[in-house]
Amino acid sequence: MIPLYERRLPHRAMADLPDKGTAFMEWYLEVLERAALTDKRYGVKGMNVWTPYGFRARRNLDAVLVREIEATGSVPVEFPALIPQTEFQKEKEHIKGFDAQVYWVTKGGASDLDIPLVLRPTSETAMYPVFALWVRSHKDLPLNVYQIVNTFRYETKTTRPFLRVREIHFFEEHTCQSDEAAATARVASNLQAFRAMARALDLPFVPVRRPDWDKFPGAFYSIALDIPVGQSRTLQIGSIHNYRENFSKPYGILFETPDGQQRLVHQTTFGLSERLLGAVVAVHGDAKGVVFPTAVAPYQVVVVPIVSAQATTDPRPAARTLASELTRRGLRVFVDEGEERPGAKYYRWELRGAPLRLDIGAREAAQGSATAVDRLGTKRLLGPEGLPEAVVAMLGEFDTRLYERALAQFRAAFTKATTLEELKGSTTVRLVGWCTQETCGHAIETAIDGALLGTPEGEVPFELGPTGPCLGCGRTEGVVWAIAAQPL
RNA sequence: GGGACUGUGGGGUAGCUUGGUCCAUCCUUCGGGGUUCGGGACUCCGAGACGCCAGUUCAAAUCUGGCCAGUCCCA
Repeated sequence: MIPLYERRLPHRAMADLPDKGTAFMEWYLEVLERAALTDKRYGVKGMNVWTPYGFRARRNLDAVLVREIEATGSVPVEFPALIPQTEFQKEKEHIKGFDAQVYWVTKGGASDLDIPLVLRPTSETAMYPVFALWVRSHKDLPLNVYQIVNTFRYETKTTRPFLRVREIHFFEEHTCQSDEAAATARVASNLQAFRAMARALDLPFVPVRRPDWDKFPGAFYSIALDIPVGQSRTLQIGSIHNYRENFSKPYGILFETPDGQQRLVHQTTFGLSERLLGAVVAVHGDAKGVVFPTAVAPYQVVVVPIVSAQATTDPRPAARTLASELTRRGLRVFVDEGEERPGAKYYRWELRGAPLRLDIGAREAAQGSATAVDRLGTKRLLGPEGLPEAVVAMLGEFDTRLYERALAQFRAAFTKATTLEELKGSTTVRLVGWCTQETCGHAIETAIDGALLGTPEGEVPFELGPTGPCLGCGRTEGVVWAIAAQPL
């Protein structure tokens, strides 16, 4: 049986999508709607419904995050969604940064609460009072925990499905380390974990150390994970922060050292959200619709039996057999036995981003083979010998080519600029020389009408070469590469 | 926070200026029947809407007011 929600055709399925290159946001919104990844009709700004198809993609994404973070020794926890005002206000910078965008719970039934509760915008202030109880000894360290929960931020800007929402599907790791060296190492470890996550999604990215004026409220420093989208824009798809003792001091997270001293822990956090899913759509999608990497695809393989009244062989039993064989090998497979003609199914599964389609007509059914077509257009007759292995191999090739395509786009999105003039009306993300002074940073931001994202951190996917003079003041000493763009 | 605009079946729309020809147009979608099925099938039957509340009027999708929701621009 085919579940109802898998048969339902997207609306206006036959008109062309808006052009991704010139009308990126229109394209993006239209693709999400047609592929039925989200339902925006809920009626509360910034809060959308996860559809069965979108939810499956999200669950698969979460599985990647869980796999990679647990490989680094992090363990899952879950803290409450409500935070007492008294705890929320303990760290000054943090409260300043979030005060304007939190939801308050001020009533219980008909009576006012003595202490109002904050609906978590992030969980530092929920976790850290408890960390103070959990951490007593150096033997309790490091404490590496993560949770995947919904958080709430009263966004004032225009909300967009997956990219800017008020109810955020949030992955957050919080750690306590014994000293700054260990905290620095944890940041590096998070960055490594994210490299693995991004690679699983076939997404190239650049880690960027944010300038001081743009770091996370309460952080000592922040490393953002950025990708280019559209023409001159960027999207922050995650961040890693080192808090040093900024939170452990107000929350009293102390441990006893081997020689009997009480010391504050050094803390780090690592945050990701469904923006990653938005990034997958934004980066890989094309004129036909979504293209899912195999790691997150709700269905990695869609089998289309092509029935015909004339043919003597009914291909459906063969299609089902093949599907269950592939499922047994751990693949996510869907057999589309809907009433539509094959062409309609092809269009829809291309729109919805299935990496691989297997057509089984009378011909294939008779010989035990399958005609395979991947989402990037490679077509091949597989089997009958070693058919399941060939399917797995073709999915692997697909991911490789998807990554290569994304990497080529990524590199083309960055160009160097040597004067402030060049930044005006820029159609790409720009690499610029920067002396690290704030005034020059702001001059660059004004010129590009956007933000100075900061300096690339560690390994980056393009050649940087020697820096030129600072675009702000022209000095040549102490100049670093920085990225200037218009964040989405 | 300030300003502008928009609300018609599940989705997209026509009608609104100049109230009546509208038990509301077309496409898509949805339910049922039949013929089909290797790149968006055809046909027959059926279903489904004027954001909400007041007001003006013989008469309101259309005019007025309030509310709600959404979009865009500016801070």
